[in-house]
Amino acid sequence: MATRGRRSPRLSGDERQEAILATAERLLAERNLDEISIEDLALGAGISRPSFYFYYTSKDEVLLALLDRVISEVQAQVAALPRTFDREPRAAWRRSIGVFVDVFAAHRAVSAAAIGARLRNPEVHALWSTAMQTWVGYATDVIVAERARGAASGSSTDARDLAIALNLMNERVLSAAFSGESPAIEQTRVLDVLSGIWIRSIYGSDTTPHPA
Amino acid sequence: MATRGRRSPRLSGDERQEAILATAERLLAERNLDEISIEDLALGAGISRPSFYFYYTSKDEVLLALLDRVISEVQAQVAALPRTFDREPRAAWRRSIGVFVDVFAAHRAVSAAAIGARLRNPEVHALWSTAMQTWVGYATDVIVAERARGAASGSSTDARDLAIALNLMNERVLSAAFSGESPAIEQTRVLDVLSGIWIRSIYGSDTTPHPA
DNA sequence: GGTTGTATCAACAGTGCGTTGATTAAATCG
DNA sequence: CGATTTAATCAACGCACTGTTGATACAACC
Repeated sequence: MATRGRRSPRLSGDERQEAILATAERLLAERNLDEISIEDLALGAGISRPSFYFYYTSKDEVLLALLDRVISEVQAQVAALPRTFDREPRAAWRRSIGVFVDVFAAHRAVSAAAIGARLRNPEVHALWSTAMQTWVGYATDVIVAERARGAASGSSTDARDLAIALNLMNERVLSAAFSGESPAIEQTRVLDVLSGIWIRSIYGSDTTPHPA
Repeated sequence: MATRGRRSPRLSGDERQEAILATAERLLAERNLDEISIEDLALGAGISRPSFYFYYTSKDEVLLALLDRVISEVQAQVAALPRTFDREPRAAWRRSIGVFVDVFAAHRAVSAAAIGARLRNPEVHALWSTAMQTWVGYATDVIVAERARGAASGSSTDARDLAIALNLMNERVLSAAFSGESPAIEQTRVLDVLSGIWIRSIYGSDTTPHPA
């Protein structure tokens, strides 16, 4: 082991990187990204400001790394979901939406900061866009399949347009719920409200569609 | 008239204020608010940077004034709408949503900047929140009335929660459509897609509900 | 025990912000 | 019409944060 010395002389590079990320997520829980200086991040990680630049070139790059983790976690959990849309569509949609609710709730500070930085920073925008496109593609495929089997008949809206609108709704509604703005939906009801709108928008009615 | 002189010596205070606002909206069409310095605004209005502070105390206050105008325009147009939800609900909802589409399209730069500044600036946040609450309240009242007359029966979601989610969806979907991000809904289809989701979410089906 | 690459920071330079205090010019009044 | 007030302007200053440079320390490897 490299850092064995009796008074742990200097942290390794990876540990420093990690310390910077941890500091950033901790501070983001208290204040906005632009109220956090690079010096804050450096001191929190136990280094001086210039040393920060050895690991990251900007605050936004730190945010990008944090956002990347959050997105990966969503992807992993979505991939692990059972796909039972043809047997129990209501529950299947609800489970999928639940993943977003849970992960964004667990990392609300990072999510909020990323959404705020998206307009300003092209990299954050690109990362978020790519993830959204994946999720929209996933939802589109399911909607198309549900229409093909005759379960979802109520809507004439283009499947992809519908998927885009619903995903953007989720993003905004969750962001509002977790950052405590008003108007916003109470956190305990968010999953029910969103699921209900998805179901009615896709199937055209509130009643659970029967297996074909 | 005060400024009659043959070579229009100095603009009046109101004209300067107006010039600053016009400069801000013009520059916002090209770049983000944080890429616009106070000096840019001052020079654009024909004054020096310190003189800017005579009229506004910050960039954000300029944005606040611009946003206030946009919101007022929406309010005025919404107030002027015919309220025919009981006779032709589909068309009535569509007209209401159309107001937002039109006004936000006309002032997309200001809207985008305001949405970006909302997280960071409490005044922008408060102004936007208040407006959203008004619109949510309006939609909630109509949903409650439609349920009372038996037209909207498909949903068990709390009327206000439903109104909040749908309004937040509109905000996000319009923002995405007009700022050219991806995924986004093509501008020419946005009104149709949003109206469709509102109708199906509120009435539980895609078919036009008949007058009671 | 010298060489190499990693990690660190003091000090500098640049940019934009917000303020102060003096100055000019128009409006008002005696 | 000269004196006085009020509106408007800006040069100059101090501050906070950003990003860079060049010198330095330290671990590891041969």
